[in-house]
Amino acid sequence: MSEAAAPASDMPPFRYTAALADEIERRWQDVWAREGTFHAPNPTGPLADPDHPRADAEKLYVLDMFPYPSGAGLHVGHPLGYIGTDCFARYQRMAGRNVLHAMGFDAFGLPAEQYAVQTGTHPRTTTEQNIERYKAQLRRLGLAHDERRSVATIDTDFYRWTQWIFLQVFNSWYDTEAEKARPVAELIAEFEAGVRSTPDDRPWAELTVAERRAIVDDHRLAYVSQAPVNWCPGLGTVLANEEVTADGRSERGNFPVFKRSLKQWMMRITAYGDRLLDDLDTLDWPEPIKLMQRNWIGRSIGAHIDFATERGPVRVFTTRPDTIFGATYLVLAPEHELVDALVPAAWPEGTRDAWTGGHASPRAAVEAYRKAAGAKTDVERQADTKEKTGVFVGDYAVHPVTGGQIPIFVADYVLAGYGTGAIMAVPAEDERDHAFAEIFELPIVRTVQPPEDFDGKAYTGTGPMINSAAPERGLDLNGLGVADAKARIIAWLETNGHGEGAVTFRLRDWLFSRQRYWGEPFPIVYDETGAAIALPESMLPVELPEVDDFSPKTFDADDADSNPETPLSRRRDWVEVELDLGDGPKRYTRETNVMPQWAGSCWYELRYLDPTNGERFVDAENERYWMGPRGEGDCGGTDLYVGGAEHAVLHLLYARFWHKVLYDLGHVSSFEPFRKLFNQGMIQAFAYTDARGAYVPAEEVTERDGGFYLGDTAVNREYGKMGKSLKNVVTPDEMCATYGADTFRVYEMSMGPLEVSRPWDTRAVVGSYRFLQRVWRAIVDERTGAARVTDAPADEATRRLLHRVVHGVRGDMEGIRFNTAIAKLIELTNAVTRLPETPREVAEPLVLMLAPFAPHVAEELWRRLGHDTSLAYADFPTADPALLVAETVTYPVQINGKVRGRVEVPADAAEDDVRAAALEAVAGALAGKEPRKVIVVRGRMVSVVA
RNA sequence: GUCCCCGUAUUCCAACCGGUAGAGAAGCGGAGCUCAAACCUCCGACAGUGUGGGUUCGAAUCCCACCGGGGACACCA
Repeated sequence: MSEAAAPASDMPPFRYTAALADEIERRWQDVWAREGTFHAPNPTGPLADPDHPRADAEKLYVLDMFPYPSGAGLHVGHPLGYIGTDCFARYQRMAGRNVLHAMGFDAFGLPAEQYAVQTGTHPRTTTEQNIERYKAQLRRLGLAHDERRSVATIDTDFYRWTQWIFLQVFNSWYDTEAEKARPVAELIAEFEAGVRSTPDDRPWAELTVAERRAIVDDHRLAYVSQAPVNWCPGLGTVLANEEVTADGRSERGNFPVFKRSLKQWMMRITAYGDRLLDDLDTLDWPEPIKLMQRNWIGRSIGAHIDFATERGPVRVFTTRPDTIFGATYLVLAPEHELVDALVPAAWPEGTRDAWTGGHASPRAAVEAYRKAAGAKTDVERQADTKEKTGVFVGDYAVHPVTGGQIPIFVADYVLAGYGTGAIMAVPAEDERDHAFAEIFELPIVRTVQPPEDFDGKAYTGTGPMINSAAPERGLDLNGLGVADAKARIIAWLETNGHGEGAVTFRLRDWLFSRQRYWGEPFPIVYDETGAAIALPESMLPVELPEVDDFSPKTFDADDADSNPETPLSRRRDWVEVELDLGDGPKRYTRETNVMPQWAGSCWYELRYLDPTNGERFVDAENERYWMGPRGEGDCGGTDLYVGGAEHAVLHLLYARFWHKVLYDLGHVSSFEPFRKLFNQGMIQAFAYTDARGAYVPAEEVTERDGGFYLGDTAVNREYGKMGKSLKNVVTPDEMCATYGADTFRVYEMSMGPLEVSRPWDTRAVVGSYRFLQRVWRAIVDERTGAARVTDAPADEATRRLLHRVVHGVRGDMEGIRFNTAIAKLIELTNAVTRLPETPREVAEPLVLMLAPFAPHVAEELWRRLGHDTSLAYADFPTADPALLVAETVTYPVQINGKVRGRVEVPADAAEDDVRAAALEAVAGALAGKEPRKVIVVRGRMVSVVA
């Protein structure tokens, strides 16, 4: 490939080589930067520009998931999405829209800190270096970003607003009546006025200051809680549920995670469970991502039902209250708080042997079971899902409907963390309960009539209720359908005080604090009573202080009993502070946890809109213009958001939550941040291992005789990611050096649909290079550098092809089908190449259509065609509809599904004429037989059934 | 185990509402250009759409089953 870059001595001076491409690209990048070509005007504020060509145009907000700037730099896979959004944004700008496209950096977080620890430098130093490197690499690709809007989450100007939003969350509560967040000041006012009663109904005025504060704190959307959390000693921090994998390890680093009861900051995302779920319907997102969010939120609609015991009621949650007559036993999670109270000294009369686990007393049995369950890892528990285990606690509960006694078990198939940690077991209508009942010989009573041909065990479908009447209690569900039965039983439970309808979520509150250094400090101090107090807005930002040792305290990865220690707590002079918060100078202690990496990415898309605003996180008018709803019921948000599918639940769920809080408080007009989401595919690569299994440099491997060799040694090929350790990294820098950025961009966009993962093939890049060379040569004289186009009109066939291509490319651009758009441009180029001279009427639209993909060479050609302004705002070509309809159409004629002839007729020929012409064309094949049926598909084909 | 997506030429991929399987790229073979080569230009070969059924005048496209690859969920009551 080096021959392409090295011009031979007889090379024409204006041939499109890598060297010329490099010169053109750098020159145009300088022009764009100098002239601010891609500055998008705001409606108001410092970035407003009424004279801008798109000042009054329809807006379009195109967004990429901003990168975390790693120390390794970019490989060719990283910019795929960025190039895709750039092509889309450039097209839309030429099509007349005011396009906002910017790029920032997600720069706080664990990896930056770990990298800094490895290299022994401050995280800010390494992170800022990495950002500069990323910026240089991205600039080299010619991405048309509005560079004025670039932000990094570590900028003090940025994170002061992250802290400000935290304060909004902290100072809010969720009003379940109004179904929205409201300021806590309004809550306090309602308590004071007596409109809202306190938990124990005492008047607000009679409560102590501490009592009042506790009540208010219990309502806040950000709150401190002492609760079981995911403690990861290997990382030295706690983690959110979303950051822990299904097998109980940290998503980052793959360290073991333990449940520890610790005091931590939480965010009440569960209050938004319904809206996060329901509003998915308003979003234009890939269905798999919506499904993953639905699964994660996991809303279950059912009922809470109380079963009386001598030690108090056991409250269960069920989605099938209609099947209550089939509830033949209860199951509590091993950790359930009532278990100890329920366990009697001895097995009651008539206890079956199978229920005791072979233990002499219920206490021994329960303790042994708990110990065994606790010793199991989550992986083992999952592997055991088919074999149900459990033990009888030695006591019975009263069935609220039948009044009968049913036994109570503990079993680990009931999870402490979901619902109430207790269930009523209905073996006839639940597969898990059925499996358990079989092992423990428990009664199975059908309450839903299965179809006659049903031969399974538990029947979970619908059907008429049976065996479900208690006339003496005024309850009869028999004959009802499942839905009606649910409604009636819930009404009965509520009337009789045995329970009520209930909704449960799998979603847990979001654990929001981390025991790390490299994150946003909380704008929170504690007073002498230990109460958390929000700092006033005027004290923002709370700057991250310097520390001698920014590395976190980590522990042996398996040391479950270790305790977190925050790096900031070592700076006593920072932690202990004297402030005047309204009642004179007092001593306070600062919060020493920092926010999780997700905080900055929860709202960065809003800051792009108004990055220089010092008064607000974003001006209301600017937000309404760029992200506001397009009509009644529209959710608003960015018009396109491109990124990988790996953020399906984490970032995308957290960002939606924050956005909704801001919406409720009136700070934004859109109730969703990302209207349309697009997941780009991954660029994958081959890697090669030798006989020992060690990776060998992929670029040195050759293919011959159907095998792969490094020199003379046969090596093994595998397919997967691109990575340093796999020795198969190809960088955009290499591609730019060998072919130029335009070739690289065209290649990435032409390899396949943007959403599809595909293998990288360096050898194939040359195809895109040849294409750009053909375009160049069709327009520029390689000897003189002058344009060699003719002003004579194009011939009819070329003109028709041009308009077909224009029409097709527009459709492809709107639909993000860049690979087929480029194929059409190549087709047009190849047609032009065959002509003795290139007509200007084809050359100009070709250059304009090429511009989104290969912007530098397109600008250069545009200039050489005699234009003295950038084509960034030139009108994208429009097809003449008259030239899209062909004058004649060739119909293939099928007889019994096989093509037997062709017939050419005028495009506007009547159906009967087409039929007659077709039959005539295949008269020989029909051999005089009368066709049974003739089908004419207008413009397509004729099918004859003989 | 359940659900979702994908299987088209040697490879990456097109084929829009079911209507002639090929838009584009790589690779391969040949010819032209050249002292020779590279570049370039032109020409060419290569699949009947994972397998088996079904619906239809007609199926890559719709339906069913199976095989292969990828992903999600995995006791959530």
